[in-house]
Amino acid sequence: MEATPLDERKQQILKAVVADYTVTGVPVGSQVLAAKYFIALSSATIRNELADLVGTGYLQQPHTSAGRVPTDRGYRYFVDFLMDPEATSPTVRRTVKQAFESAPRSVEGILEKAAMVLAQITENVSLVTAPETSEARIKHIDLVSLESQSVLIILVLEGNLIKQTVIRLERATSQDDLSRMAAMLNRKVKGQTAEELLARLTQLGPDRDEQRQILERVIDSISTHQAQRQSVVLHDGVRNLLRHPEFVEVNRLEELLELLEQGAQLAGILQQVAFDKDVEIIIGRENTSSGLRECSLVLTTYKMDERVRGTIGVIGPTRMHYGQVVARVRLVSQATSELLGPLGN
Amino acid sequence: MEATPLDERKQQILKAVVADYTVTGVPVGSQVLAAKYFIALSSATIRNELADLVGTGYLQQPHTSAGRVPTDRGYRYFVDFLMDPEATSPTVRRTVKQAFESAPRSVEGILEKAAMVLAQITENVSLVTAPETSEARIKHIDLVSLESQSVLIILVLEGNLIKQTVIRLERATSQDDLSRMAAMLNRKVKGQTAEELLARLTQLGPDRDEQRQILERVIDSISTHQAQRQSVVLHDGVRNLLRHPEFVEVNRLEELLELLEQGAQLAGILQQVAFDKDVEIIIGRENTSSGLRECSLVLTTYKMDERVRGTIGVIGPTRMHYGQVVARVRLVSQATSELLGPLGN
DNA sequence: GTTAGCACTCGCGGATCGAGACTGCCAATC
DNA sequence: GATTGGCAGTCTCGATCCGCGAGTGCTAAC
Repeated sequence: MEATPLDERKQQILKAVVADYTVTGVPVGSQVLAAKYFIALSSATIRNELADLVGTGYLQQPHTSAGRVPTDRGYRYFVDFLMDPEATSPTVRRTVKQAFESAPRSVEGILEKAAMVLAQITENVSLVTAPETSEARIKHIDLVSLESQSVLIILVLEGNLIKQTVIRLERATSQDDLSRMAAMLNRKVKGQTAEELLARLTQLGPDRDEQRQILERVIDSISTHQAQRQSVVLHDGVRNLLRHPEFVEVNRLEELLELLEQGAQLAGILQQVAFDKDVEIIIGRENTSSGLRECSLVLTTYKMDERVRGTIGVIGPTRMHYGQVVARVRLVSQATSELLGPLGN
Repeated sequence: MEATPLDERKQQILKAVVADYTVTGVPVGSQVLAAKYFIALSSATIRNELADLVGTGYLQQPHTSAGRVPTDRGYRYFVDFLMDPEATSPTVRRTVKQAFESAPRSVEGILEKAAMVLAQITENVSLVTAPETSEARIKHIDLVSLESQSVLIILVLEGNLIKQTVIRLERATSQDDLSRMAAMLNRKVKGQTAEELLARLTQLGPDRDEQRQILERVIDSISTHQAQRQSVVLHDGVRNLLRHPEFVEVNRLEELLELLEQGAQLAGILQQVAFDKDVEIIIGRENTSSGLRECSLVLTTYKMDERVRGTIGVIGPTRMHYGQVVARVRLVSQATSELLGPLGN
């Protein structure tokens, strides 16, 4: 089980096992490998190599007289060193393009479409987090008087992301006063991020009590909404999972659905995706969640202008076509970023 | 198969079959019925009655030597005439109350919680449509200048329902001008419904071109958003379905998931729920969708103040505990309406 | 190091079979 | 005429068994 460097031929055999298994879903035997991938070698030779790969933990056999199946470690080696970069077909590109054409020009709308089309082209469950907004600039602020002392704060952020909070003031304030206050706030607040605002909060004298109260709430709203929103994960394509034979037993599916429907744990995982890396792959037991023992995640980030960002990717059985999925996740991520870009200002 | 009035004893037997079957999930035999529900009768007598009920189409047998199972017609008769009104337990009431306590004070937030708790207490999939807004009064309107000639219209309706649209004006307009226009619009528009607005649109002279253009878009936004929104159906609790034995074969589940994920067809069904009826039940093949042949829907409406309304309910296997589900759907609907009420003004 | 040959293992699918659960029918009974 | 006990018949379900085929590991020869 130690870190054994694999010689060239072992690599090729591992690669062939992964390739064949991801397509057929059936454990791969030495004869099949010899016939389909290594005509120059005999099945006996391959058997020896396979035995070695089992010994070093890259492959396993479901039972004594069955073919070989990649272990998590085998998949890991595959995606790190052996996976061929795969081009996305024109058909897929067209599908993505068409999907986005019908998307509304709002962040939510675009992200929903992204989740939809990603699920469709990868035949897995797609995951999309809402964009992080702690560094988003404020575009507009509005105050609406509700009954009694309640005020509705409407906040427009970059990307036309709208946030709303209801607050209670200490004394009743007319809509006219609120409008005046909103106009004033707009002048001060426009183009700032929540952090900048927080820093400048002290500069308002104590004479501006109400403004200050409202501003505090606005900042609150951005950051708590932040925490809340991040735990909201869009997903789509659960029906795709049913087609995979690994989910015929329903309890696996149930665990996964539970994760999806509650979302918090998943959000935690997605949040940890590094922004600098290209595409991150988490395989099987590398996941901390027990519900994901048999699943892999392929994740990357999207951005809208240089600041606001989120995570996008798919979740599926460990036996997935990694090369293709990686390419398609990347494609959708790029398309999403491009579409979100123009909304940024 | 004709409309046969059932005598008292047949009714009781049908009722017992439904009751037992919904609990056990196993076809009910004459001996079980005699032992558990009709100690005064022999199993032979019950066999005769059962044979009659099969003949008239209220029951069926999966195979020759099995017990009996209600048909759709049997369930229909049960829910129409035999079902006992069921009180919801204090535990359930508490669950509902607690769930709503943590809900944010927005329409979306409350509806999401409603979907969540309804799925939880009925152990089925819950369905909630967004409220109909064509008759909602406008509370506030705001215009935000985006790049070039684009303007973001923000509309606050009753219940703090926020709608947004981006429009393009014919010439660039400064934020100051937009703010002035918004202030003017607010005075004119406040408290009106989209329809009233449409009627008054002509009263604006042709000199107010931009205002008119914007107002048209506002009305558009309300009504198209309407059509769009109605096709959006919140749902929750898919994981619950996996526990029901009727979904061990995955293709049924797949059909259902497809319906849920696309939503349009489902929205059509939900929209037809009558506002005057209490709770509407649609059983098995009474559904037009083939994907729902084996499912029942228990639906009712919720309202927020007297105008804005939507549909709420559950979908589950035909073999469900109708009495309990009806009571719980009603409970959540009432709780939702109560919570939405105060947001109405 | 590679390969052919071979004995061995093991899972899978199909066939078989008996137990058990119900039924429908008939004749006796109330 | 409704009800009931008895009984033969039907059908499903689960367990068991068996043979096929796929695939392996080992050994000896190249």
